[in-house]
Amino acid sequence: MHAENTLVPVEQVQEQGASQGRSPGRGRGRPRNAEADLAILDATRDLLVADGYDALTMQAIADRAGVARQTVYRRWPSKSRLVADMMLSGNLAVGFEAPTDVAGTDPAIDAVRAWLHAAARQVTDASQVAVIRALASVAAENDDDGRLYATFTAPARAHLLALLRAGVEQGGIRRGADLDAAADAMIGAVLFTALTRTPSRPGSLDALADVLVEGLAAR
Amino acid sequence: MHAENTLVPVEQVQEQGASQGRSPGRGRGRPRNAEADLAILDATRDLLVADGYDALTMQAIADRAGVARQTVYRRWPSKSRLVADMMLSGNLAVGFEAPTDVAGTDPAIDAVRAWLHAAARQVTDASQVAVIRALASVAAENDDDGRLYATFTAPARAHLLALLRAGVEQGGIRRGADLDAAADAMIGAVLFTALTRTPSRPGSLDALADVLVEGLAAR
Amino acid sequence: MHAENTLVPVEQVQEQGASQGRSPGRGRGRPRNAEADLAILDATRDLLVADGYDALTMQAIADRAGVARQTVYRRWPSKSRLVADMMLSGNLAVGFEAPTDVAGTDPAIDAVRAWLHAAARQVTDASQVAVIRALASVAAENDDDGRLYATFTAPARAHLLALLRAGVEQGGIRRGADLDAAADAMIGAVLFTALTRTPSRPGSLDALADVLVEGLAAR
Amino acid sequence: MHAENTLVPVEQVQEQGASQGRSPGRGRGRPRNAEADLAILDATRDLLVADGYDALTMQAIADRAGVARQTVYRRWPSKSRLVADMMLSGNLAVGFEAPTDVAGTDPAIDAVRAWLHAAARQVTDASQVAVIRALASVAAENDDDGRLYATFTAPARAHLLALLRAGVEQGGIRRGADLDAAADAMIGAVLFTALTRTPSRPGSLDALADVLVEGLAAR
DNA sequence: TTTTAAGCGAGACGGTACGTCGTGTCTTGTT
DNA sequence: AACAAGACACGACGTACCGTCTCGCTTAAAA
Repeated sequence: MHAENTLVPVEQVQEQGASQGRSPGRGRGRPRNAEADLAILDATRDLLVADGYDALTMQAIADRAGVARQTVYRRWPSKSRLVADMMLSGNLAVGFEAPTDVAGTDPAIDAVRAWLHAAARQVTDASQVAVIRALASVAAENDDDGRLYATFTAPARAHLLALLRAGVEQGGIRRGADLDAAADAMIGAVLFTALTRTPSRPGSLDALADVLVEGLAAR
Repeated sequence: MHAENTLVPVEQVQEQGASQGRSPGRGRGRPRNAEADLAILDATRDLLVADGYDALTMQAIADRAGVARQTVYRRWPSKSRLVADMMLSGNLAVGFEAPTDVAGTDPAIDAVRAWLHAAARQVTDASQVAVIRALASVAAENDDDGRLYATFTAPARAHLLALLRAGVEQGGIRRGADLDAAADAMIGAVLFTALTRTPSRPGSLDALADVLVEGLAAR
Repeated sequence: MHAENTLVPVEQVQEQGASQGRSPGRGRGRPRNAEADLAILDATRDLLVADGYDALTMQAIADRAGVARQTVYRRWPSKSRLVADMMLSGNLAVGFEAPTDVAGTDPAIDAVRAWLHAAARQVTDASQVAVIRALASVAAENDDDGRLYATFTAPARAHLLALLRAGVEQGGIRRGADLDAAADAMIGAVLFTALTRTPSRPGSLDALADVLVEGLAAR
Repeated sequence: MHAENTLVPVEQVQEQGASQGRSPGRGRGRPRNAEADLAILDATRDLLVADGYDALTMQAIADRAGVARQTVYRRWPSKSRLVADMMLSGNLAVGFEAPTDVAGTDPAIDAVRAWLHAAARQVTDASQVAVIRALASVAAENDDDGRLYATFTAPARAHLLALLRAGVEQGGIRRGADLDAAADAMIGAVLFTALTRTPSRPGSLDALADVLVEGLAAR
């Protein structure tokens, strides 16, 4: 009904965000302003989307979040770590909504094609482009062996794999195909397209979808 | 015998590198030190590979090139433009060597598979990874609508397309397939793999190759 | 027996130390930890003497006093006020011990000379120097029109004036002399000597004493 | 005729001001903007005099000097060092102008009395007070064993000693007197008066002058 | 041969963000 | 209420890098 339309539930990632060095005696001292965490992440997202990664300033983030600069540094040790966490905080990661009501000969194949369509559309949106580019910068800065990319794309990957597995169940996709590989290829192609922003001949991703789908199809 | 193995001749790309605002008329004053151009590009590459993009400093580049900082700025207007040019200077661009002697049922299909193999190997090399990550950062800064990516991947794209077209000629690949889409997908997937550096389950790209090849195959 | 040797009783000055905004009515809640007052003043003195005024931190003071920072602020409204109070707390104020058994031709003159001797000795002590320098800093911050200086030097001034008046009584010092001026001059010279810490050619203050004494002497 | 009226020539101090780490190959690189040195020192003085030492900001200094903040830091390593140098740069040190045409019974004695008059007047001037208080703060921060005080007061000391020596020559001051001690006492008393800003009972320094002069007088 | 125009090394300069630190206030839970 | 603990707003500090500028010196072609 709506959650249905969201290919991927956006929550659930978290676990490390904004909680450095506060393990022991819980309840000692004034508790952190919980709203500040969110306000900062929101401000970071908004400014990032609006102006891009390197026009992003800790001061500007703090200002927009209505918070002192030090309050940001209390939670995140650096700008790139903040942006990284923001990306993993679920309030942004690549989800790609897609309508499920695509009618075609094979429902699984159609679902994949629909996902690619949606992704292609969404990924060329200016704000998403800014975020994906920032992802590239941030990942390069805190070189974490790709964990950031992996986590960032996890929702999309999970969703896509579910789609493909369903296709295998339903017989539309041949059983031996390496679904992980296909999912990675699609995500890679899509995100890379976003990075390059080659106006991406509208339809280019469709062609990719066709090729992949053809390759996955049973028979 | 070696040049044979290089899928793409690495020279010839450039033409704009290091020649800003200099009337071709071979003016009167002291001529530029031609070695400096190369020394700077080399220094840039070395430092980039060693320390990553943002631990990269104009001063450090100049020092390592044995040159004054201004000498760098005389040739390139900014750091990101220098790095961009370095990447396109043939010095480095993605070529992807591949052995040509892959025997299989279909020579064209085999060639594509071989290319992916080679690319996968080459792209996980530490220095290549550093460069590709820097590419992402630089492209994000330069906001050039993907021209940098396009140029950077041009050699690989050209080579791959040649392979695919040959496949069509020979009948191994079905005529209607969108070869550009397939090439972009492969390059995107390969480079994105490098970005994420998930050691990319050895064989993951093989699986991608299989899927694509299957989708491209005649019948 | 010791108190005899102290030219000035060091207590009694204060009266305002560590009692801000506390209704004398001995309110309802938990009573203040009386030891904390002293511990804080001691910590302040120790750290000041050890590291100087601006390497002095409220946090460090609190830590050394084994107390929370807020406990300090509950008693003193600011760092400079705390330091000011510490200086006036008897804990430290300039007293200048001097032996009373200086035998000379004129007992009053001798007493003054003895006081200057003692002051010179005491004032070059490292810890006293640190305090006097801090005094200068604090007074500069508090902009209290010299009340701090006045209070800080009050014991010494009182003692010195007593000495001089006795001299006038006994005839050793001429009646018309401006004793206040002389006392201020001596104190100023002595403290300024401490500030400059030019090891103050031992004997320099003796010479000052001689000049002053000569100027004050009857005939 | 004017220089005559200035008790102390204000120049000549210098030698270390604003020339850190620039020893070797003179003439290499762009020379420093010589005006900037002065502009910075002037701005420092003006702001210090206007607002006091701790309302003094490197940014404000730079702004007023029409210079980037880094340009200040290129010349002085810290605020206190800058202020210290400013004080020694001759454009501020205590000089104390005094009219020479004081008629009295003894010219030397009169000159000393005139100096004290002038000093007392000058030292209670708001701007001088600010400077002297800053001196106290700065000297406390870069604890240099009083060199700063010594240098700062050097002009006054030199002048005063000259006066006193002339008095000895002319017979107004007795030959055996310790002139250094007397000079230090006068300077100490005067500056300490400034520090305390006890409105310094007008006439208090006159009384000091009388006492000292009496003590120095021949016979 | 003398200009003259540019390259070059060196380093100052304006600007701007960074991350750190200290102050004084506020807010928890505990005594 | 006091207290320990620690978050918070504010604002200065000193550092680093960018891209531009200005010196003195060198190098070659043009006059």
